[in-house]
Amino acid sequence: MDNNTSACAYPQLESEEASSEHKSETQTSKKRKMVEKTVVAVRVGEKVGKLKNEGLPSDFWSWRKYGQKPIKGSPYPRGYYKCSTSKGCSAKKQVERCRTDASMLIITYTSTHNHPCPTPITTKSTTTKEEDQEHIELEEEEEQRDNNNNKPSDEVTNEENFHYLQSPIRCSSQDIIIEQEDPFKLNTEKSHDRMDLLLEEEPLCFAQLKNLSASKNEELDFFDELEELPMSSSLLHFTRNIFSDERIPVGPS
DNA sequence: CGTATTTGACCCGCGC
DNA sequence: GCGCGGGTCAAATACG
Repeated sequence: MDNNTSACAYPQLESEEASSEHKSETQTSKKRKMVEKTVVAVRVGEKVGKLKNEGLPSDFWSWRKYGQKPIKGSPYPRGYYKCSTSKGCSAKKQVERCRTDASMLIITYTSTHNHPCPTPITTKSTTTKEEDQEHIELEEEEEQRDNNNNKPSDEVTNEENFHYLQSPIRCSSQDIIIEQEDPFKLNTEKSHDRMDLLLEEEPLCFAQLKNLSASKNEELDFFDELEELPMSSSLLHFTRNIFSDERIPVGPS
């Protein structure tokens, strides 16, 4: 249970107006809504506070912190990060700790990267077969996702390709209620192998999470509210990064 | 010396 | 209209 690390992600598309494109104001103003948000809950067991970024799973993007604010109702501050991988990239993320569970990080991704992921895939010969396979699969999925993104929503029926990481996370503008414990507790309590699988096989992980959460009406409800949720490629990258990161042994203490 | 982080101030949206 | 809370900026500071 120590290095149990779980991540759930779901895209959250906030768009009140259909066309907010023409809004090209200077930075901050009025764009508080209508931004693509991807909220991710990451459990970081013992790693909390041991790694930089408070145990935040380091994705392949590099982030530069530009602010931190105490959040009402939460004993933990929220950090604001910008993507520093590319100069013109507008991708941002907010990192805060779950107020009810300090080992849980709530990461909110805003905007998308406008540049390719700087994944340090250098020598394929050194990657294992599985990893290689994963890359291929993920790339394929990304392409599909990309296609879906480009398509005007109707074709989203092949949801199988969308490995939603659903979890009963409630996230309202002011209040974030994390109930993620349950599914994962179930997971770990029922069988340890499962978590092992989770940490070793991404596709399985996604699928299982999907299965797990599919049994709950809550998040179905939740996603229903959100309607169709096009998964951004950045989210895919993220989830992939999360899991690949988490698979790195924390070190046998 | 260059870069990243910290931190207080400022701005803006939203609810009352 | 006012106050509150969240998000960003930018100067100061720390670090490599």
